[in-house]
This record gives sequence, C-alpha cells and structure tokens, in this order.
Amino acid sequence: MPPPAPGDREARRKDVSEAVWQVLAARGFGGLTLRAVAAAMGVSTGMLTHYFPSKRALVTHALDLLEENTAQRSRRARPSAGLGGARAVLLDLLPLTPADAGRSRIWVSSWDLSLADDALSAQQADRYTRLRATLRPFFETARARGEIPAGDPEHLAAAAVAFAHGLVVQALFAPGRFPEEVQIAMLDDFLTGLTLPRPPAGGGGPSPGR
Amino acid sequence: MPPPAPGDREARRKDVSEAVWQVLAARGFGGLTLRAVAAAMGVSTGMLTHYFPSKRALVTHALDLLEENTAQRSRRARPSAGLGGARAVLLDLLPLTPADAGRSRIWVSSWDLSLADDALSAQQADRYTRLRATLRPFFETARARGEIPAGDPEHLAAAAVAFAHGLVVQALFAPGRFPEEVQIAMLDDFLTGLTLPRPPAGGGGPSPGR
DNA sequence: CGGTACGTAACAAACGTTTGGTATGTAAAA
DNA sequence: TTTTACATACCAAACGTTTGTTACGTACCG
Repeated sequence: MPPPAPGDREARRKDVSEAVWQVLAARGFGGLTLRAVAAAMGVSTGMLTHYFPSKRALVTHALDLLEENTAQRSRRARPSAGLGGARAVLLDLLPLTPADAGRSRIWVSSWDLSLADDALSAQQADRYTRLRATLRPFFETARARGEIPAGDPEHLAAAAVAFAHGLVVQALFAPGRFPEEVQIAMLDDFLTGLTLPRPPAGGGGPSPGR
Repeated sequence: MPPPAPGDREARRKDVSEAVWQVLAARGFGGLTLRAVAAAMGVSTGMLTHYFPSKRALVTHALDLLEENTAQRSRRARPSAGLGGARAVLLDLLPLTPADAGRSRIWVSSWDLSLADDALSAQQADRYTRLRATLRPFFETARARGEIPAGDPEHLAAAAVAFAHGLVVQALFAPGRFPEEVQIAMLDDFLTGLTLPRPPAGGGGPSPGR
C-alpha cells in the first residue's frame, strides 16, 4: 500500500479521530488510551504520536471534529424558521438513532474531563453559548409571528437546551424507556407549553400551594 | 491519637468516602486515584485498602453514601404536596449553592464511568426511576387539585427531571450565567408552562410552521 | 498473646512519551 | 538516467512514571 499523498495528512488525522470516537463510545474517557485507539485502527501508538504531539491534542481535535460534524449536520435540512426551526435544532440534539446515541454518549462522557480542566470547561461553556445563540433567532421569529407569547428569547433558548440535554442523559441510561417516539412526544409537549398564553407573572413561583 | 473504637469502622469508611468526594469535586473521576484520596486524608494508601478491598468498592460506596445523603436532605423540609412539593424536590437537584454544585458536579462526572460500566449504568437508571417515582405523586396531587391540566404524571416527572438536570449541566459550566435566582426563575417558568390549559393534541408537533 | 489499625515498601501492569530504525516517496545533482 | 539527499510514514521497542494491589512490619489495646 502506498503511503498517503502529502496533503492527506489532515485526512489521516480525521481517521485517527474517528478511532478515538469508537473507543470513547465503547469505553468512555476513563477507557481512552493511546493503545486502545491504536488497536482500534490496527496501528502502533507511534503512528498516533506521529500525527498528534500529545494525548491531549488528540482528544481536543477529536472533540472539535465531532462538534464540527454535529454543526454541519444540523445546518442541513433546517426545515423552517420560527418554532418549527427550533424544534428541528432540538431534535438534532436527541439520541433518536443508535448513531446519535453514540455522539450524545461521547458528549456526556466528556463532561467529566471538561469539568476538571479549565480550558475544556471554557470550551464547553462556549459550546452552550453557541447552541443558545443558534436557537435564539428561532424563538425571536416565533414571537414575532405570535407562535409564542412575549418572553426573553435567550431564556427560552436556555430552557429548551436544558430540557433537551436532560432528556439526552435519561435516554442514554434507559434507551428502552425513551424510544424515538417518546423523546419526540416529550419535546413536542415541552414546546407546546411555550406556546400557551401566560398570566402576568406573580412572585414566588407557580401557585406554590403554601 | 488513639485508634478509633471497634464499631467506628463504618464511621471511618464514611470519612474515607468524604475524602473521595473531595478529590472527585476537584479533579473528577479521571483524577481519582488511591494516592490522591490518601493525600487528601493525610494517610497512606494501605489505610484505604484496610477499609475497602478495591478501588471499585471505594467508589461505589462513596456514590451510595452520596445518594443517601441527597435523599435524606430532600426528605427534610418538604413544604407541601401538589405542584409546590414538586418544585421543592426539583430545587434540591439544582446547584444553587457551592456545596450543591459540588454534589452535582460529582454526579455529572460519574456519568462517564457509569456509561462505560453495565452495573453502574443500571444503578444510574434505577436512580432516575426512583427520582421520577418521587416526583410523580406530587404531579398526581397537583392534577387532582386542578393545578395542572390532565396529563400522564410519569411523563411530567420525566420532563421535569430532564429540565432540571439539563439546567444543572449548563449551570455547572457557566455558574456566572446561572446564579441561584436565574435557576429558580427558569424552574418556575417551566412549572408555569405545565399549569396552563392545553388545546387538544394535534398530530406532528406544536404548529410546526411547515 | 491475639487482633485491629495502620505505615512502609514493593509488586506487576498499564500508562504517555521517546527513540531508533526501515521502508517509501520526491527532488535536486551528477 | 542514475545517484544522492532528504522528508514523510510508520513500527517496534523501550523509557520513566503512575496506577491498583499485595506483603510485611510495627504499635497499640484488650
């Protein structure tokens, strides 16, 4: 086999990153070792270090690529503006198929490492900020169209992201209890709750029965 | 210092578990080593193995104790039945104070290990089942009282848990953006959405603008 | 004495990283 | 065209460190 042409270097790094995803999906970050990645590719650990100077560089690049993948996927086939668009973005976050579950799994697993590392923690916070920023225009349009009552779009985006990611975690641990149609129904119920006309805000929570 | 009286063995194991929490909160599961725990206590690794036969036993006991702690705390001061009670349970899940944030942090970090281990994964799924079961009666009462419209209480519990835990993750990565009052306001907004009267369910999502 | 409660020290295994070497290519020099 | 030079791609092996675990020693107490 001829060695890859010079310029395929970035393609080879992508191959390595995919092997990293494979190991992460199977064993999590606690089981991510250079030897495991090398074995998954059928190569040596020296090959990995030839393309990445350190394990950390390898991990961050794999995560960057995974995010880029996800972003590209959600940019395709955005059906509409307004609330329907927000629904499409949120559907992309859910582990509806086994492939999506693998991606979600890796993100959830990465939180352990991210919470322990300031740089990764900031990166993850940025990801959330970007995600909310992606969602916000849809809610603004929805409000302009009268699909939802008045309310801060940024708050709505944060709430929607919270709901989606909390559902992701529950679904990952109990896929049998949260099949595709249940996840979608729950998301639609949540979005329906946003569309309803609200009474003027009173202090101290929603009729806190005390 | 005299050695602890015989019978304090369980108390000593609790001391060790608290040191485990300390290390987990600071460095996550990826940084949890016997030597780090021993150093946090100012003892030797031999002392740890005297009370726990293996690292796994040490970790599972620390997590068991942490869950027991959380359950006890949320059993205290449950203000009311109905929606207000559900609100109190959910507030206990949120990282409102730094101490709560530490606990939440450990749970989120544990998901990496749990997703890679079948036994721990089942344990985590059980925890979610118990949490939903804890929440369900409050929604049933709320429905009986007319605080919320008709709807499956189990679904409502799953949705509420999802929202709360998704908010936990976002708040852990950006505590500055989600201070106590913002978290509480978001939770109350979510609960308010549950109280609103719903139109009869139509197929295909909430006015999906297509 | 006998048992509990440790500390000390060592163990093999696994880790990330480094090194040395062997192909295989391209490109300029002869 | 042949030769020399040099870079790329990779493997195999070893490095020193850190890991969980085990064995052994000592001090205290009943």
